[in-house]
Amino acid sequence: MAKKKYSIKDIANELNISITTVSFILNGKAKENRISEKLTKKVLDYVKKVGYKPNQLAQSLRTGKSKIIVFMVEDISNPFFSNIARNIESKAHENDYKIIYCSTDNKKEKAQELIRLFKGRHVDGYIITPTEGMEEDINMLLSEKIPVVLFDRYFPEVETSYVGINNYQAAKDANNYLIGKGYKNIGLVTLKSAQTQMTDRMDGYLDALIESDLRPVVKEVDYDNFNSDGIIRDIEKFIVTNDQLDAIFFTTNYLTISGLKAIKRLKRSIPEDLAIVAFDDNVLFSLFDPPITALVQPIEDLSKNLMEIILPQLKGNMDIVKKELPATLLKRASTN
Amino acid sequence: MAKKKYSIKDIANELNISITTVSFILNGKAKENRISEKLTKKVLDYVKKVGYKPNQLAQSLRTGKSKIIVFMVEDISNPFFSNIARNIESKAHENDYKIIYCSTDNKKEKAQELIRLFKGRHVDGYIITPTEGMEEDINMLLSEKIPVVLFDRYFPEVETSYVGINNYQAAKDANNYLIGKGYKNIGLVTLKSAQTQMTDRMDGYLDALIESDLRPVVKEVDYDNFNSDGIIRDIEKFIVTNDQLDAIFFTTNYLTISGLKAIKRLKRSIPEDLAIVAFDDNVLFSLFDPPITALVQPIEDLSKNLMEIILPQLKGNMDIVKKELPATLLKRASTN
DNA sequence: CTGAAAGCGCTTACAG
DNA sequence: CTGAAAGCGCTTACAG
Repeated sequence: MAKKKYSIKDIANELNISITTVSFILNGKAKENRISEKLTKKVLDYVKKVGYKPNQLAQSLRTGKSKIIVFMVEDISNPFFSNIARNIESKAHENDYKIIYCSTDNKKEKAQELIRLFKGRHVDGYIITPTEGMEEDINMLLSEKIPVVLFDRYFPEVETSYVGINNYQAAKDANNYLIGKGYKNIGLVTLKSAQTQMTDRMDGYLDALIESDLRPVVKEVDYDNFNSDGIIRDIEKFIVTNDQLDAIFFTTNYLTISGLKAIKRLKRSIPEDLAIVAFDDNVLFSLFDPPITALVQPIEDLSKNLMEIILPQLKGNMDIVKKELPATLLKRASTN
Repeated sequence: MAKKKYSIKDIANELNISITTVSFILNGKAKENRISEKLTKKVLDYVKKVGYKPNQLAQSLRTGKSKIIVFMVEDISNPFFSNIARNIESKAHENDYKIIYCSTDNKKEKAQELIRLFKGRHVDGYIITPTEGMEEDINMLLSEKIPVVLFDRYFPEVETSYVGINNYQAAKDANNYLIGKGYKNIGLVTLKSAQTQMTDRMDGYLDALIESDLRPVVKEVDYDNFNSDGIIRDIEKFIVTNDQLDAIFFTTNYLTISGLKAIKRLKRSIPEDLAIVAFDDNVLFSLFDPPITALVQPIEDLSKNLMEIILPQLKGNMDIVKKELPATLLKRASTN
């Protein structure tokens, strides 16, 4: 027994009233249109009984609003992003918005296609971790007065709302901590990327070392062979060719994991041969032998700010707000 | 300079032709409606020049199709699910479908709300890891001839397409492996759940032990205090009260992680005091000291089957297909 | 080759 | 208190 699909017209017909009346009642405008309580109740009861749900597509087409916010991240399988997703989702629900998330894989083309997809569906707002080269797309959204908040990274030349951490300071603090511990030859393993979160982390590292008269030793890994074995071999080679290294600062979680594999293959021990600091924590880092020192981003606080910035924009207040939050260094045994 | 929003009507007006003609050309139906190549080119060029994109909302409302498949998982931050997501996404793109994913947190109410959300938006198909108690919702979709493929778990009473692994066999194999290694007191740490993937894993464990005349020792953990410390303490208590245990089989990845924390707190060593087998691998398990033996699900193959089953359904062939694939035991040092 | 028109399912200004 | 009607932006059967 397939359920019949009801439309507002069917409801109106069955009840011998007009579509308008049904619509007003459904949208809670019965009072202001002075529709009798009796009729209101009758309609509501009937709607419930037949299980009628308004067609959102038609509603959106008519009103231009969808009550949907897109959360476009680099990679939803990265725990950092999926944890943020979870947090903003609950906050969105409280405000009657839904969150749809999607991954760009840091590919410009994919991000652009997704924006096209969602624009055609009249999504109300965007929280985006942009890929390189998306400046125009962001500008396009902004010029159409669509709320956009950039997350994790930003474009210095584009005037947008933004939430992220102070990557420069976090990286500098972590390296100063290593320096304070007496490490003298600190290497950097980072991604070859012009994105702000990466360049800021690199700059923080560089300044910390330079201010202490230490010599930076940098390995930039290609984003391309990310899941391949190549990256591990790259890091192995880096370690072997720079035998003086006594510590390594990894600028992303995945690089840390690859680095740990490389170190294991080389049979170096942590922290005796090599101290380790990771950017972003991992549930398992605390269980490692030794536990891994990591820079932790304030997930709760980032999520909170994201929603506090996008909600007013959704209501039409297009003020631009930028927030940079501090990260915390979780000191564990991989650094002494 | 905000871009003007073009509609098909604007295009028709500017070019002094009818909406129909524009629509035919845009939908690649110029030929069959014998529209001149010259006009076709003119329209296409103009459309490109002004950057016109059809409103998908209106298209979907009119055609009843959205070219969107929803992938509703228990928790997208679980690497198993996010890896599947990534795989089916690329396969969907090849077939001109988009994937939208969302998490139910294994809460029936959330899953139902999401289905309502997507139904109102005329999503074309659903891949769902159902929560308990969703039988009716699944039946409702099926009765409306909407393609649904269940994933990872299923409802024995509901006749639906399904893709998953043979959880019973996988669990049995893993425990027989432990038994073969000489372990005599194998404990089970699992989730208190009536879902098939969980009961099957438990049954596989039980049968393996019973067939070898060993005594099962089971700990069922509440799903509720999942992220809390409680679960770790539960497992600690389980280990302490069952001091004879020489091995533990964990039925999910998260339970394994909590278990590892518990074991670390108790200062037991793996595998000397306690051998460990995990359900689902983790990038870091191979780096552990010792590396953790894990049951691995065939991500690629699962994804492939998922798409191969849903695509024909999307084209109207509603045949029901069920697929159970084998898992692989990655033998590592946590079990000798 | 091409156009006028109906209709998808809603919302809302306007009229009574 | 309530209804007829326009319109959101499309697609497509029908007519010429």
